[in-house]
Amino acid sequence: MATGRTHRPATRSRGIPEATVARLPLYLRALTALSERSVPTVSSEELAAAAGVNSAKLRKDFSYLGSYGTRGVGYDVEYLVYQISRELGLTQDWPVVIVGIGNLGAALANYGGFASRGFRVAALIDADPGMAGKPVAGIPVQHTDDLEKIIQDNGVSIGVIATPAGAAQQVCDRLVAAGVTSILNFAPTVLTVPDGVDVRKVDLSIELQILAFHEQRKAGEETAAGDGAHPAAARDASSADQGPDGDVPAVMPA
Amino acid sequence: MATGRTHRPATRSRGIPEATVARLPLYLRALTALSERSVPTVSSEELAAAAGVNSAKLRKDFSYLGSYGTRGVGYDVEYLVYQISRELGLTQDWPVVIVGIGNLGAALANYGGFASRGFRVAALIDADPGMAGKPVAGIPVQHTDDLEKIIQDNGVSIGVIATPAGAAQQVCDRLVAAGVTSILNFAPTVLTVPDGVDVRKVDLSIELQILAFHEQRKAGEETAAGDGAHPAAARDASSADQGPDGDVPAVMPA
DNA sequence: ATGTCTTTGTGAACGCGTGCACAAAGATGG
DNA sequence: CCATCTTTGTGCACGCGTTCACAAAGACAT
Repeated sequence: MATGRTHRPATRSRGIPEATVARLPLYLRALTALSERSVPTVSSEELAAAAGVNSAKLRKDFSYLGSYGTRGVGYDVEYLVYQISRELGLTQDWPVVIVGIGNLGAALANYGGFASRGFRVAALIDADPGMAGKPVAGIPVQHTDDLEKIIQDNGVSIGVIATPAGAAQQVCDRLVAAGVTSILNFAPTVLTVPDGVDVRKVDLSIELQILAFHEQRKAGEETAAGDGAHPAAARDASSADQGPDGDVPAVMPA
Repeated sequence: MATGRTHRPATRSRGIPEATVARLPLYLRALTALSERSVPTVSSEELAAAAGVNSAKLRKDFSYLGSYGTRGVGYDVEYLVYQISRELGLTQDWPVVIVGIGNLGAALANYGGFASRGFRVAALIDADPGMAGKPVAGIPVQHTDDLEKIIQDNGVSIGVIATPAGAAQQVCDRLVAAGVTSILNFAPTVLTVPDGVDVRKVDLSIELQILAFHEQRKAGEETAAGDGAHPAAARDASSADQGPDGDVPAVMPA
């Protein structure tokens, strides 16, 4: 593997930090917006502001991908879009199945964010026989009985679970047995999966509870006045200015 | 320019680590399930298994709340449910507004997880005049014009944004100006908010992209070892995969 | 070519989160 | 009451992620 003086440092060896991977989609989105505005290059400072992160962090993140910047100039937008897309595996098409076509599942099926980047809704699956054949977002819903066949026929490796909590683990087991190795779980349950299967969870209730914690803490800190009502935040919120989005100062949310 | 960041130790008073706060809802859910089964006590080992975390981590998490366990026995389920609920601020009722009643907003309005734990959907708000008055999940949709009045009349401090990306920042600004200090953002945009306002984001597209990254990595590792261990991974669509190191024939900055 | 200026890439320090391992504490049985 | 057993609570070490600060690298002007 001795390539002599390679242009590329060995940082590429193995393993981009997980925290970096989680931010790459954020950078990609900001870069795509710049690309659509035909911006040729961008500095780490500008891009970091657009993505809402620290510029040093952004540079370090990119350093794991390779040296794709030009000192004194910045990053080539188009080139970086391609590199990040490739790193994330978005240059190929990922067929996805959504299981559980209730309110949430239907909303996900209609969500435009899927098709926009490499993801394609291959099938919608629901346990209700009455749903079978009924089109949602232009795709006919299929019955759970055919889950394994659908997975295999379409080569699906990513599954989205939007079922009630009680059915989630069972659906998960069937998905995994059929060959799915990545699961995005919207059901409020802890899924147990074998090694080699990735699970990410999106839990609305948990997010709200975390917000409530901070909200309570904020309310508790202002105990100077024994208010009986809710403090309607009469703080110095001078942020109502909504100019045309030029260069906004980056405020880093905690 | 001196940085305006005065090193304020306000949040460091008696802070529970953020990572712990994020897990408390998980524990609470597991404990609630035990409570419904009338289980009187639970050990850290059992509860950790139910929540899908390490038992040492769970004990350390609880140690930030206080010594609520009994050595040799475990934790009293009911008592712990109450303590965590109180810590998270769930013993009070949090009115929540949902802005943007499209597919996702409607799904959120119908989501049972809100009402189940201290959260109450106080209002649904949409910019479409045609939606006004139309009931969704039993709640009539109100127009954006009345946003400020709705917030203040109901003492809302938590807002959920489910609008298209283009409208999110504007809605966010109005929410914050009206007194909202916690925002759950479903729009694929980076929100800029003043200090003191918490923002949590839920981004389906980002989650999928993170899964795709790991999926690609898993697929790439298979080529090294000729295993074929994956049952239904006969799919080999990515025949044109350049090596992870390949210089691609793309635009290269001069 | 040379100097200056801008911006990247990264070494190093620091803080946070995690998990081990064990002493302390209390229950339980004799 | 004492011994033993179970389980908590936590000190400690380690690794990851973040941030600072700066040298290196290249663009650009002269």
